[in-house]
Amino acid sequence: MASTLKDVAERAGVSRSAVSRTFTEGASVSSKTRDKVLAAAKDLDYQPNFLARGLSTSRTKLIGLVSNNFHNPVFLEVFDLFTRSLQERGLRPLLVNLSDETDPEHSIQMLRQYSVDGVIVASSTLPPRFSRLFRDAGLPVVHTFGRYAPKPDVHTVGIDNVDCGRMAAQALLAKGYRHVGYLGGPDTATSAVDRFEGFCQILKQHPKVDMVHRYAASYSFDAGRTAMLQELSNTPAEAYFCADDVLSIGAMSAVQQSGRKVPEDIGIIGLNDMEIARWNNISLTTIRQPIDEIVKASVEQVVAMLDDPGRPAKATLFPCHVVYRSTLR
Amino acid sequence: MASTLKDVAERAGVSRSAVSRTFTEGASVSSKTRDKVLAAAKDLDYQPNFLARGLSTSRTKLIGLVSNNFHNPVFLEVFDLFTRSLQERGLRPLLVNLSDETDPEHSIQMLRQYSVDGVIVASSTLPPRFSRLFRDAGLPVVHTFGRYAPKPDVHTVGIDNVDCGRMAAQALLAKGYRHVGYLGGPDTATSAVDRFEGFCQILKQHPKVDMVHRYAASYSFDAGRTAMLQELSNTPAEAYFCADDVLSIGAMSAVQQSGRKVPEDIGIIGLNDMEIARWNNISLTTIRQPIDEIVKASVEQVVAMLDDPGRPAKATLFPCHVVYRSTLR
DNA sequence: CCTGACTTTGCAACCGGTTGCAAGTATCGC
DNA sequence: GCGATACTTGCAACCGGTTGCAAAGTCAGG
Repeated sequence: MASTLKDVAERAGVSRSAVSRTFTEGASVSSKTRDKVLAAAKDLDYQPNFLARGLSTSRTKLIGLVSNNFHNPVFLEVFDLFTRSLQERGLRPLLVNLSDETDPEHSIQMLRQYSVDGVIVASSTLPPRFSRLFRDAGLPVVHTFGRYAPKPDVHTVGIDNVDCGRMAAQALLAKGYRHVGYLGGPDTATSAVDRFEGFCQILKQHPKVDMVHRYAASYSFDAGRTAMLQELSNTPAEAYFCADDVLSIGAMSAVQQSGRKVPEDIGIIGLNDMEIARWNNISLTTIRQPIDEIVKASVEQVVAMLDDPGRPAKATLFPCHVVYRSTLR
Repeated sequence: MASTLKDVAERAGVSRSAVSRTFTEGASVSSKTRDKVLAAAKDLDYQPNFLARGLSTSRTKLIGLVSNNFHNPVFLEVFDLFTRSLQERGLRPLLVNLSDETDPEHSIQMLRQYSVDGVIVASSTLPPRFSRLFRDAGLPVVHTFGRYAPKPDVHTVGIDNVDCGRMAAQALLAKGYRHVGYLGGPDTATSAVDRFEGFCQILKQHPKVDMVHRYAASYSFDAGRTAMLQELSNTPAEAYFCADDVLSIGAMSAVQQSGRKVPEDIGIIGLNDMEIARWNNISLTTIRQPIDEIVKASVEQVVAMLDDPGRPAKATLFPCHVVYRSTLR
């Protein structure tokens, strides 16, 4: 089996402490014993057991990565960025899929059982209440894509959803649309309601512009398509702000299916700027969310909390901007 | 902080062993002490520390989930299925992103350091040599989407790529195409060369049919588009088998960009049948790979190995079939 | 060569669990 | 009521590391 501290110690002719110290950052060992130990370790193909180490140091370098978005392609990019970013720092993501978890308590329990050092909740649909549970369990937690609050309960990294709503409304008005629509994610998602809120703020200032709105059942292609088909069965607006790219693409599919064209008959603006939006048979005009920076900041935040768990919760916001492609006239 | 075995033991007025036993499956405790212990545990909000448990039992219930495919949307589905399936069995995925890892040794080391119970390598582009390294390190390993071999080095679950190549060729011939092309993933990927192999097997039997082939730089949209643009700059074939859906979509984008139409001018058949292929503005004809069954079988395989690490490696293959949509004439 | 300051080392206790073993307690048949 | 048998239980050692503490070693200066 794998060799242990003791094996190495015996082979190198030193104490177990000496071995332990050569493998701990900043411990005091003479270079002579260090060399002996390293040689013995190499011979035996030894590597320290992180679990045992975690047991004594209560630092496991395990980070819970919790999400319920396994059907929105942008989250593949998110997972890619998270895993790389954590790995660079020597941290390890323990992935938790909350999709069909009825009881969040269960995940919290399990993350505590593995004594993770921290938790990253990556979701724009989970309520703030959820991440609070982690905090109450004594776990450092960062809510990525969480709802902005000036004085949040838990650390939050993301975008100003209300502002994105405003931005979308302005983009549509600037293009001269006078009958616009909002197509959101589920109305239980804070992101969906916040984006609508901002959208309305601008439209209130333009009383002559008509507005319709509808919440889709989820942030998914099918939900977007279904919602847009319903819109089309009445008098649809001239252009829609779909609160997510995958929703937008679903909506576009519905528009095409109805024999209409994007952007000639109906304009679409999305949100996220996921890779697929750039595919040039999609070429979606969308509000770009800088997910690479968001992920980076989230990891930095959680790392900072490891050293200083007590630091007050704050919200970090990143600016978004419209990327014009081919789905607005 | 979190309460421990000792705290519970004291509160319940029993020994630490008694507490340990009430939390271990099938250990002998009287119902009287069990009740006392459970009550005390509830009061103290106790839960066993898996790391400590793992240390004595050398079972961590941690499974390394290793992949290098973080840019192919089908892998979001794969991760979704894996995480759920592992969670159902009380196992926890430790996610490893190999994308920019120059040295696989490094990941292997780290998985050993966390004493994972097993490893699932989910990739069709990693060479068999890679998963062998895990096996040699004494870790039970399953290579999902790995290369088929009648007597493989490590357990393999996937599809018969050669047969898929044959299937694609036959589908194209049946549609009357007489000048066909193969557009593969990188020629370092076993899946790409195997699929080509099968494709050729059929075409050899039809000497009158012309064939061209080209390997894309990776399994990605951009690589597919670039490769197809190159094809189009010469005399393209009438229809292509693109060895992956995301490659197919890239290729379709190139075809459209060149002013040609799918399927009128050029036909496309993909492989995977990822969710996006079903989007009805894509509507890709493709060879369906039953990823849900593949994932399920992979997890079952790795679970079986936990109990019996010595079992001989075998390959499990799942049948594929063509799903006809709108990209062949 | 001696002293004092600093560095290196080993001992032993601890992190939070599991488990073989032997002693203690119930249960049963007679 | 007794002995045999089957359950329960606690002790103590162990899993593979870390770390405070004190003893031992090193070195420079006088």
